[in-house]
Order: sequence, then structure tokens, then C-alpha cells
Amino acid sequence: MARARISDVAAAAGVSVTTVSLVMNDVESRISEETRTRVREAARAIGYAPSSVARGLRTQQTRTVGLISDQIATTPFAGDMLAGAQDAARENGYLVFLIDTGGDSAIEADAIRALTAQQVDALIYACMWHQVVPAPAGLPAGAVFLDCRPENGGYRSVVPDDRAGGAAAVRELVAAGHRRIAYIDTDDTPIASNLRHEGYLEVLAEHGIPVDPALHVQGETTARGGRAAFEQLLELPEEQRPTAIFCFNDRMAAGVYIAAHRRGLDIPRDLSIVGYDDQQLVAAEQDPPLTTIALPHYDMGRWAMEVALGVRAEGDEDATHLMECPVIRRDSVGPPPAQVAKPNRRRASHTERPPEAATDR
Amino acid sequence: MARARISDVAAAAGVSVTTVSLVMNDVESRISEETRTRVREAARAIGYAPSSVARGLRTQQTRTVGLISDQIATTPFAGDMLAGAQDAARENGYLVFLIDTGGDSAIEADAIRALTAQQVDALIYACMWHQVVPAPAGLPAGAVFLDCRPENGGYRSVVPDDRAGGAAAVRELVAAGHRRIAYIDTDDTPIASNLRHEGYLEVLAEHGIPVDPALHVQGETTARGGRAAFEQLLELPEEQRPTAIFCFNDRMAAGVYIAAHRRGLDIPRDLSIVGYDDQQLVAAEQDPPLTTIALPHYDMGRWAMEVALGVRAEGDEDATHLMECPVIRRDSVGPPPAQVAKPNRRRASHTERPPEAATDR
DNA sequence: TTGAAAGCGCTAACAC
DNA sequence: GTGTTAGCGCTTTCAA
Repeated sequence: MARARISDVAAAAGVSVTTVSLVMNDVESRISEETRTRVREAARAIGYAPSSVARGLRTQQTRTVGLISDQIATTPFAGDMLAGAQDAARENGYLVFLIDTGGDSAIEADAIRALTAQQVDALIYACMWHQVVPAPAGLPAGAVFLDCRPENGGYRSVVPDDRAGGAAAVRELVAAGHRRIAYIDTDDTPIASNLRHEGYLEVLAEHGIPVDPALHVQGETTARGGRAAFEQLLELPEEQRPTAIFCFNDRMAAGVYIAAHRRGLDIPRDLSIVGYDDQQLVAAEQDPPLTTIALPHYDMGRWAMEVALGVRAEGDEDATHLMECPVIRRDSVGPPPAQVAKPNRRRASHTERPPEAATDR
Repeated sequence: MARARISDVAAAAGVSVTTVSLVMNDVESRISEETRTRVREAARAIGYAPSSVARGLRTQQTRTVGLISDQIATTPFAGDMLAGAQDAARENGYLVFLIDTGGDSAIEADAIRALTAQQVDALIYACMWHQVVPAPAGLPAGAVFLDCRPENGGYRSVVPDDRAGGAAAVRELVAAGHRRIAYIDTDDTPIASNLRHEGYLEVLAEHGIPVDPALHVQGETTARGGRAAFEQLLELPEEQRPTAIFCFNDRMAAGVYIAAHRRGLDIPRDLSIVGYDDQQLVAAEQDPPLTTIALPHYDMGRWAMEVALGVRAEGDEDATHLMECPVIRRDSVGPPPAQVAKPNRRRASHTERPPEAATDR
């Protein structure tokens, strides 16, 4: 059977289409309660549902949003951003068109065209990880950047506060008593890695811990890369080795776990580790479960959608919103290995690790 | 500036709207080449793009597809299905509305209503893993089930061939010389786990390998669950222990790795392992990389979209398509440990484990 | 409290 | 080869 139209309902209820429209849209005013119920029943009886297409044409509002991403929907990294965005869209009665471009700019341009032709009411441009990107040509004003920033501004955006996150990670380690803290870094993703590194340096400075360049190593952002970087650290003379490691991400931390376990090192007894991302299937599945810094994907997705929809008032048309990365405490952080075993291990202990360090938690 | 309309282009080019429409839609017939280019230029000059909404209303075809899923977009499990579906949609000029319901049936019902109101041309109903589900009320005929089957039929569907996949996994192990092969199973996901188990039994039977119930253990589908199940296996008398393990999924296999490494067991020298899923961030990141059976997510997604769009002819309106799960050979399978080391390792085999046991399963 | 009618932007049947 | 026009299904102004 063909779709029921508003005129069918009108005929069935013995009223005009105007009345049906008024009833279906819950326009307060006029219309007696009796007519109301008559219309509603007729509608239900013939299974009528208004056509969003016709309504969209008439009102020039489609209650539809476009979400263009490089790959968030199809990779395991940042799906929660979608969840946040979707939830916000649904709560406000919007449907979302999702287009993963795979990073292909031709597809991206087509996507913008197609979404514009669809007259979406809002547009979100999302990346799978924090980066600074050129704003694609033709991107409508009012679009919101999610997990990325337009390099020349002009749009609102939301990204994780990686600097504060890096600081929080290191603070966690310092609070446990560590002073020799390595940072296993990467150069694959410059923005995030630089910011986290800044946070690392900031906390060392805060506590008067000298920076040892030998404790800053790099690798690719995989378990293999983390493992290789860790092995580099193990080549240091024993007293120079770290007692704790802050890893750029959880995958790299997983590599450290593998190497540590193979050498019989116990986590956290012999080595404390903090990761980053709180990545599903990685962080919590380690043994012991990994303490890490969570990327606020869900909240960023929700923020972006609410701002794009105009549901959340954000003063500035051209500002970057930094979202906090919470510490997820699990079991990979403990105090440094007891040093009584190596009484003569270093210089005067007050320079090495002031007892006060234990108290600043 | 407001959106340009077709009449603006017509005026600018000094032709009628019909002509513009014909040109924009590349309708061969009539229209001189000269007029054509004039129209095209006018359109480009004023930045005209046809409104999909108006076109949708007029033609009653929106070139839009709905994809309702439980959680595939927001979890790290099956994102490739989306990639396959999206690619197929894009290639055919369709845009996709994505709705993750989180498994909430009220949201699901709303989603079906909203998508119907949007007059989507096709609908895909997808699950994050292979299961049999009741078809939601109101689901339009012609919808396609992706990675799930409607319990009472009535719709086309595509699911992985888990039975053949299970068989392939075990065959891999048998080919390497193993005879004592355990199956670390789960009861969390009945359909897939039963099917894979059937494949396991099938191959044992094929090779006349007796079935040992002690080698069939269960756990939850996490690294922790896999680890616990493996430890149960290690409690068996030495000569009864498996030399190879087929794990229900890669996460459980990861748990086996952890326990094995902690005990100093080398993979694959002391123990061979085959997983299932070829899960990103899990399978390939193990050390050594895990041999596993891939779930054909991308191809299933593409299949579902093509069938839903009517681009791929599928005879039966009510059939389940089984998609092959390829073996991904990596480095976790090797020959069983040499048995010369324990010449008297088992007693008379017929008392220890009567061959008839193979038949009573 | 209700209805008639215009018109959103487009396509396509039909006329020229 | 090109133009006129009806109408897709709805909302909304205006009149009654």
C-alpha cells in the first residue's frame, strides 16, 4: 500500500488538511479537543506519518545533520564521539548523515556538496585524533570541528586538553613517589604528542625534577613501537633507568607490558606505567589493568553536536574548546622499587627523592 | 546569501527551468551543446546545486539509506561493516543515515519511524555480532539484515560462515601436526560459538582425532576470560594438555598469551594458538602476531548495502547469505613440541581415552 | 474554531 | 530544441 498523505487523514477525519497539520504538530491554539482526538485516531488508523521530505521543503529545515569524518566510524579509535554526537542529535529530534571519507579530499568535497544539497541544518567535521587541519573548501560557516582545529580559525572546535592530560599522567606518577619518569613519545601525531610532552615537562618542573633527555624516547604508536622504545630505555645504565613510564598511548603501553613480562618484570612492583586514551579493548584488558588518561570522546561528540545545533550557547564563533581528560586509575601504578636494596645507588637522597614528594598527593 | 534556485539559473542563462533541469540531470536527448554549456556556466557562476529535498519530494526517491545498528558505530568491534556499507552507498550516489540504538528497542522503534518519515530508499538492520534477532515491528519489507538473521525469516540477511571458519581454524592446527587441540569457548554469544564449535568437531572427525571433553572449556569473551580458561587447561595432567588452542575470539587469545608468557611458555614453540575475528588493535599487535580467522565485516557491509539498494541481484527475498571467513596466517602456529623428549608420555591410549569417546559427542 | 489556497524547488508530461 | 505547467506533501497566511 502507498504511503498515506495528510489529505487522506483529512478526508478520513472529515476535516481540512490545515487542521490535520495543526494537530500533528501540536500547535496549541485553536482546534477543539474533540477534533484533535478525531484527527489523531484517523491518523493512527491509516498509519499516517508526515513526510519529512515535504516538510523539509516547505519549512526549509530538515532536522538533519551531516557528520563528516576521516575514519571515526570505521576504526576502533574514537567511536564514542559518534555516540555522544548521536545521542545529542536524537535528543533534539535530528537525524544524522554520516560520511567517512577515509581522508580522501575528493570524497570529502563530494560529501560537503551532497550534504549541502540535502540542506542539512548543521555540519560537524570530525577527525579520529586530535589534529590541526586546513578547513576544507566549501565548508559552510557554522560547521563545528570535532577532535581537530581549523588551522586558520573561523570555526568553533572542540579538542581534548592534551597538555593538562599529560600533566595529570605524570602527576600521578610523581605522587606515587617516582622521580625517574620516562616519556615514551611518538612523532606520528605532532599536536597531541607535543602537548602531552609539555604537560610532562611542566610537572617535572613543578616538582623540581631534573629533565633527563635520555628518558625521552620515541617510537611508532603501536605495541611494537612501545616495546622498541622501552627496550631502548633498558639499555641505559641501571641507575639511570626509569622507575615509571608515561606512554603516549595505551597501545604503546601494551608493548611495554609485553617486554616487561618477558623479562620477568612485575607491574607495578618493578615498573609503573601510565597510558593515554583509555582505549577500549586495550587499557582495561592489560594485566594488571592499565592506569591511563581518558580521551573525553563521548563528551566532545556531544559538545560538538549541541553547539552545531545551537542548543548549547557558545559565545565565541571562533573558539577552541578544551575538554578535560580524566585520570582512570587502575593497577599499573605503585611506588618505586624499594631502594634499600641498593643503598649506594645514587647521590644524596634529598636531591634524588625528597620525602615530601610522598605527601604532595 | 540565500541558496540559488533552479529559476535563478534559468534566468541567468536565459532559458527555461526545464532546460536547466535537463542539463543538470544529464538527460541525453535534445538540448544543444551550446545551451548546455551556457547553462552549466550560469549554474557554476551563481553556485547553484539542486536541492535534494525538492527533488526527493518530486521524484519520491531520496537516494538516502537508513542504517540502524545496535552499536557498531560506537564500539571497536565491527566498524568495517560500516566502511563496506558506506563505500557501496557512495559509489551508487546514496547518503546514509546512521542510527545506533544501543540496543534500546524504544530508540529502535523511533529510528524506524524517523527513517520511514524521511522516505529512505532502503534500510539495513545491523548487529555488532552474529546473532539471531526478532525482526523489529514496523521494519519495512526489503530491509536487509547485516551480521544477524531475523528469527522468523522474511528478510534477506548476511552473516559470517562461522562453522566453516571454526573448521578452517582447526584445520590450520591439524595441518601443523597437532592432535591435542583445545577449544576455548564462551557461552556469551550462542550462535557464533555453537557454529565454531561445530566446525571444530567436524575437522577432528575428519582426521579421526578423538574428542576430549576436557579440552573444551569456556570463559567470558575477554582477555581475562581467556586466561582463566587457559589456566583450567593447565591443570590437566601434563600428557593430557593441549599442544594447540583454538580460541573463540582474539581477545580471549590475548589472555592466553598473557598467561603463557608469564609461565615462560613460548608461542608457537610450546603452544600454538588460533584466534577469531582478526580484531584490529588485538590480533596483529600480539607478540608474536596472532594467526586468526577474519570476520568479513567489510564485505558483509558492502553486500548488505548493494542488496538493499537493488544493485546486486539476489534471487531469494528471504535467504541468508553466508560469507566466508578467511584465515589470516601470522606467527602463532607451529608444529607441536617434539615428543621425543617424553617417550613414555602416555599410557595405553585406549584406557586413558577410549577412542569411542570421539563418537559420543 | 476551521478552511482555502499559495508556495517551498524540483521533475516530467505535454505543447510548441 | 525549448518552454509551460501541474503537482510531489506539507506548512502557514489569511479569511471566514
